[in-house]
Amino acid sequence: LSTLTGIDGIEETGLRAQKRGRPPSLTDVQIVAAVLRLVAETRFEDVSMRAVANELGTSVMTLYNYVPSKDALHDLVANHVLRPVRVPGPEEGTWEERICQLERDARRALAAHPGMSLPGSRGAAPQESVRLAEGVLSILAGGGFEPDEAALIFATIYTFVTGQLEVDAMQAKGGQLEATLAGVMEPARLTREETFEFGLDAIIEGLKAKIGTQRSRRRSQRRRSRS
Amino acid sequence: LSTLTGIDGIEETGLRAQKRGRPPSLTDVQIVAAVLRLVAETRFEDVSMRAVANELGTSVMTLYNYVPSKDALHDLVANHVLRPVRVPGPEEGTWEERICQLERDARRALAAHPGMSLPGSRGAAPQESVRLAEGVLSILAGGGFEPDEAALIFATIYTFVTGQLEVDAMQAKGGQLEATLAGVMEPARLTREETFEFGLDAIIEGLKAKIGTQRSRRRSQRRRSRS
DNA sequence: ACCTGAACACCGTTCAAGT
DNA sequence: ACCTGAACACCGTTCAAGT
Repeated sequence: LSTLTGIDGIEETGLRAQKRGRPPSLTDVQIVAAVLRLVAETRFEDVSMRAVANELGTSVMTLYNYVPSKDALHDLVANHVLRPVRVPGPEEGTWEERICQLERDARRALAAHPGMSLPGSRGAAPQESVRLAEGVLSILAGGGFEPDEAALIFATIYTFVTGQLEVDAMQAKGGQLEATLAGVMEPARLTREETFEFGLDAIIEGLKAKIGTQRSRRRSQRRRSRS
Repeated sequence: LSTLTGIDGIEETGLRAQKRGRPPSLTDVQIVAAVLRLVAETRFEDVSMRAVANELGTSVMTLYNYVPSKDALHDLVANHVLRPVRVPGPEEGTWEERICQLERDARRALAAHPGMSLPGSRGAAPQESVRLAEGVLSILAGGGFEPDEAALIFATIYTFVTGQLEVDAMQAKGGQLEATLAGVMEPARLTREETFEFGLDAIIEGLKAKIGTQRSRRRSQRRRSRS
């Protein structure tokens, strides 16, 4: 599934399956690879369509034959980056373990390309991020949570991971705030990975505790209203 | 301090204190107000310098007499938005309460202008966000945490709030991901405020628990190494 | 069917001249 | 000291013509 290393590099998605006419000279994989190469050095927003075309050795307008807009180009790349992230199945542990693994994978995949903006931050939602979101919700449903409990848990975790990626990006860009804080936070010396693991763990711990007290409160309310 | 409503509207910061020569025709407050008016309808990135100048009734280049670049303009506005947020003092409750209040205020201030990008996401760190970050760290220091504990707590909370703002912005822009998820998360019907309060609470709960177990583990390690 | 140069309507920012 | 139009070097995207 979705190797970026295919040397022949022909027909990744197969979605553009036409028979007659001049064969395409570019592949989705090639385009994605070119963008990721450029995005390793600046943010996606600072990569121009002209630069991508140049990296591919074609003209800008050739690029527009494969992708209708820059937003669509972003989605193409974001989907490619997120595609390898799996949704762990029910046999792979408790809901906590499965969610942790999914989020860890997703973050690792995205953090490998800090120049890419967050999947949801542009208009369209890349289908892969929708797939993962639905994966988390289904894990929670399997964990025996009520829909509104699942929604709260999902939102909290989603928010945390989003923030983590935002901070990853800030740091990769050498933001001044990060520098200032790094000074203040001496001598903690925490890896981004460490704060992620710690934070995710703490959040899940806290969520379980809060849901528990919410439930017992509701139960006692029910008992009270019955008497 | 920093009222946006001053009618005479002269000399906000006083930093540009010159005596001779033509007096300035614009105020920082006026500029900030103009940007916030425009930013209510689109993202800051989509507001052009020309549009700001137009909103102010001057030419673009007049604007450049007050602000050296668009980034500087962003900082000017971000600082203005964050200035009213106070760092609660030691007499205003436990460290949890004080941090919750600060973060709640900060989020409310920023969420009122969802078009503004996050304070740290551009290059320079607005001084006001540095002030608040240092405020949180000092509250934690006062709460009796070791520097590395404080760093972990700070990073987790900072990350969560950043994510919350990012999600606020996505939703304000009517992102498709939000729409899709809204469908899946029916019928929870959660306000952004509700998920924020719930999440922040859960996180602080989880952080306290995790720090506690970390400490007792360290204590038992010390005991073991002594024997 | 795919490729492509030229052009359009924008950007942020610099220059050089006005008062 | 402050103001300003014109110009520069870019954008993303459209057009119209090539093969």
